[in-house]
Amino acid sequence: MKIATWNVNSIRSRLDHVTQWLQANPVDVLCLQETKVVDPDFPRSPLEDLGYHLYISGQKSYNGVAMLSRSPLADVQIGFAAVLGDDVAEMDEQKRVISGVAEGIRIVNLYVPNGSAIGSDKYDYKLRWLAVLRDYLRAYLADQNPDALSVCGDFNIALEDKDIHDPSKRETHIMSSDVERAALQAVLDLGLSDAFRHLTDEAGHFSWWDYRTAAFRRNRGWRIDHHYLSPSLLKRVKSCVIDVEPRKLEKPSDHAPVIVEL
DNA sequence: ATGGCAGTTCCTAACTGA
Repeated sequence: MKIATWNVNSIRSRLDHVTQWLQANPVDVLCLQETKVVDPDFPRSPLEDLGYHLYISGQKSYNGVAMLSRSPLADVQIGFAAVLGDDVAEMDEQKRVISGVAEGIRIVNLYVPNGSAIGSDKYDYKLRWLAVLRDYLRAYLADQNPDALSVCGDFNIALEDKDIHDPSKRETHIMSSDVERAALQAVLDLGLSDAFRHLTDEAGHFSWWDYRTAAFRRNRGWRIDHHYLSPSLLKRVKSCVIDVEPRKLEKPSDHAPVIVEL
C-alpha cells in the first residue's frame, strides 16, 4: 500500500502537476495540503476521472486539505472536533485536518500551522495547535487494536539539524526552534515514528525549497513533510521516498511529494 | 540588514507562506 503526502500550494494552480504525477505514480492514497479553495470550487472531475474518491475540507485563500483514495475511505472525519468534541471547534476554523480509514489503517492528513515568526501570535497558535493534535492522535491510538495509525502531512518543523541545509541559525528560525521541536516530539512520544528516518540517517534529503534565491537548484531545503507510523505499521514499512521530479517542472509547488510504502 | 518568489483576494496592494 502506497500513501503519499504533498503540499501543492493551490490545487487549482497545480492541477496538471497532480494529475500527471498520479498517472505516473498511482498511489493508493494521496494526501494534499494547502489546496486553497472552498469545497464547491474544488476541481473534482479531473481527479475522479483518474479513478480516485475525493474527501476535502477547504477554505478561501488559505490552508485546506484533501484526501484522494483509489478505494472509498471509511469513517472520514474532518477537523479535531470530530474526535475531541466542540471544546476544540475554534481550532477547526482553519481547515488543516482530515482523516479516513483504508485497509484498516487510520490515515491522518495534517497541515500544521507555519507559525510565521518565533514569538508571534501565529507562533503561539502553532504551539497550541500541536498540543491539541497530541490529544487528537492519542484518541485514535486508543481506538485502534492492533495499532494501525499513519499520520502524514506538512509539519512545518524540521526535527533534526540534518533535515536543514544550513542549521546554523536554526534556534531563531521558524520551523527549527527547540520549542517547536519539543512540541512535535511530545506528539510523537505517543508512539509514532518517522518512516523516512527509520530507513536512512543521511542528511541532505529535503521536501521543501524556498522559491527564492534558486534554493532548489542549490538544494538548500528543509525536510518538513513527513510520514509517522504506529509500531505495527513501522514493522511493515518497505520504503519512504521524496520525489523531487515535480519540483523541477515549470511553476511548481515549493514542496515535493513524499511516498511511503507499507 | 534586506529582500528575494508565489498564490490569492476586498485583484495593480496587501496578506500569507516557510
